[in-house]
Amino acid sequence: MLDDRRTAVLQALVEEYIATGQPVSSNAVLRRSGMAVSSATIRNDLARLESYGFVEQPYTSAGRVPTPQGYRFYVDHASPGRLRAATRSRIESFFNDVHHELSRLLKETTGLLSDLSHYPAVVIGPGFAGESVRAFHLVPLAGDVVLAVMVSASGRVSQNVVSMPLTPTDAQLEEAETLLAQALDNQPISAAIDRIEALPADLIAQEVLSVTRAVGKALCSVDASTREVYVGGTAQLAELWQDLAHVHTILGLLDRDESLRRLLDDESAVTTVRLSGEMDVHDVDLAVVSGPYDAGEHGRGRVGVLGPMRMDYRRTIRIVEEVGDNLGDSLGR
Amino acid sequence: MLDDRRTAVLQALVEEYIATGQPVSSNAVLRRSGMAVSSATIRNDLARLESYGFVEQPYTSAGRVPTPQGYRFYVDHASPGRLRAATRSRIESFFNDVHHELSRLLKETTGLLSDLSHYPAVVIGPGFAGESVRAFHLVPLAGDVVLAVMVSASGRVSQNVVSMPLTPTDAQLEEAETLLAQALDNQPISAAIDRIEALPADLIAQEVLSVTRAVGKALCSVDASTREVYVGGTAQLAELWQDLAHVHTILGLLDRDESLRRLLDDESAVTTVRLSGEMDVHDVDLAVVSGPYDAGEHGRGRVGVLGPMRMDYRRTIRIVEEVGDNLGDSLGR
DNA sequence: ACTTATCACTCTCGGGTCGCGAGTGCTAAT
DNA sequence: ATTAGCACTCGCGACCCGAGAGTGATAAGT
Repeated sequence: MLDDRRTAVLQALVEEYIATGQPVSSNAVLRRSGMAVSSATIRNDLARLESYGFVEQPYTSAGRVPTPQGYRFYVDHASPGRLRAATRSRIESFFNDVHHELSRLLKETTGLLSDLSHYPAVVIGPGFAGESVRAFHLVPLAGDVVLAVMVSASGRVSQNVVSMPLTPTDAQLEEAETLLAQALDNQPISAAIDRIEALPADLIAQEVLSVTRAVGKALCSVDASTREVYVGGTAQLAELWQDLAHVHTILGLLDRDESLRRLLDDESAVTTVRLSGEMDVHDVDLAVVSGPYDAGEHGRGRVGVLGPMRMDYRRTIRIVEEVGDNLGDSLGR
Repeated sequence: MLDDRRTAVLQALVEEYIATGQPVSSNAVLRRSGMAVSSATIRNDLARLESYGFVEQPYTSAGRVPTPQGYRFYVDHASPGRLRAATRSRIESFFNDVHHELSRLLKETTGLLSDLSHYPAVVIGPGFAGESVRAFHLVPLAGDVVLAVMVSASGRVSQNVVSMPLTPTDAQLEEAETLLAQALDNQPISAAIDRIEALPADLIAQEVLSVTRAVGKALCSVDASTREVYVGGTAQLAELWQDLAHVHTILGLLDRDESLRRLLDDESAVTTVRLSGEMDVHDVDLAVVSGPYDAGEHGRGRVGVLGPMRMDYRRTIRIVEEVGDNLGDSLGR
């Protein structure tokens, strides 16, 4: 599609624009790329890139600005950046030092990530499915509503509100608790669900059985519901998007968990870059760099940062990867 | 300090400014207050109010704008607003419908509050001290770090990371867990702490005792650490403060839990209004309306909203009170 | 066919000017 | 103490204009 020089021109243009935020002139491309051609040649190339839809002029006779397609081409061809040693060691010492319960660790990870990247950061908690259960309790809340609390071997806590088909007595609830605790004991939840289904129906009182089964069913969704979303570093927003309308839109996205999930939650097992249109987000100039983390048997989650398309992708991608890897390791042992 | 008419003039001026955001002219005051005097009289009063520091002119020969002192006088003298029936029933049905675990309920309460008030909302979780403990577990994390998990009678979960003075064996940890579970069983935490101190030192192995005591000490701070802070409705920011620098500052405050606590956490048992300077916040035009909620034995917390000083106080105060009361009731049974 | 030097042309940006009008403070009368 | 009348002030928006950066086109060179 593009020969080497035009690729280099596009690359230089994107990087110059990322650095300055100003429309990029042919001379600026020349300066940055250090190519041994004249500015007129660059101008010809730029006209070509424009006809392909990679760049555009904000107005006649101005410099060029990358289009979303231009950014897409750039990120697909950019080589990964390098981390400064200081950054790397900051990440490592963070995960060596911090000992907190999961929710606080994830919240603080957003702080680290946004500190390093200078972009707002999002972390999605790992699922619960693979964890083995260390303790289980049923707590009555209202009449037919109980809370199921599980503590995993790694100390994570899952709380689930379950609606009962009937209003159980305290005794029935205790019996169900005992049954469930046995079924769950030192088992991954996924395995325990089968065990609950297989309980001998003839040896157990009808009411107790239905309570137990109701809780068992609810546990199927425990994975999704424990995938909490954490956001940090939103103060960066005002500097990144100089426009109030944009800040407003982005804050609207950050406000609701489900839209955050939509931004981050592709299934990809590698670090990805997604641009506004690709996420069904319109009217705002948005890029999301996100990567998975793998906490082994404790599940997987995702970390990411949001920024304008004019974003330092090479550096950001490395930071997201490094933080994700370290977070996974820190959780995974 | 002020006679009746001047008080009325100030009140009309503040309300007009809250409604329009424009400097208020003497005629505008007249129109809003419906007083039977001429605009010249109002002008004289305004000059007097200005000499007292309640209002100021953005520039010579412009209308008047309230100063922080002016707002202070206004909120101290404003009669509380009325809630529309729709608003009240929205609050009530919210707390009747929602059944979630605590953290999600609090998070969703910020959504409700900011929806109704049109301001960003903050909720501080209730403490844990008064709760009685239903279940207790110690989970080893790293060598000398363990996680203490408590489930309260009302189904709340507290997780605390505790550093040990030594690296306990599994057996020692189990023994400590048993001791602590006994001490805590169906007791409020505050009472249990004394019991732990009073354990018979001669009947228990030295290591187990020191582990137990370390956990006991950590439980003292359980109350503070479970007072999570939740924020919602930040999208409103962009509309309320039309200035990017202000939005940036406010986001900086919302980003960090401790600054949020500082904004909300006065000890007052009634709804209060605090203005920027009174909270050691400078360079930004900020007002915080916050009120307590009382969940009975399950502790107390605080709900509030942030806005510019140009804020609909009468309406907002009522909403904060109503949401706080309903939240307290919903948790308190 | 591609590259380069040159140059006329275009369009934004920032600064300066200016008139309008809202709103005040002052004064004198009631 | 209140009011009518009036001269004065000052921000705001509209308008204009020149400078300068950067382009596209053209024509010559490789």
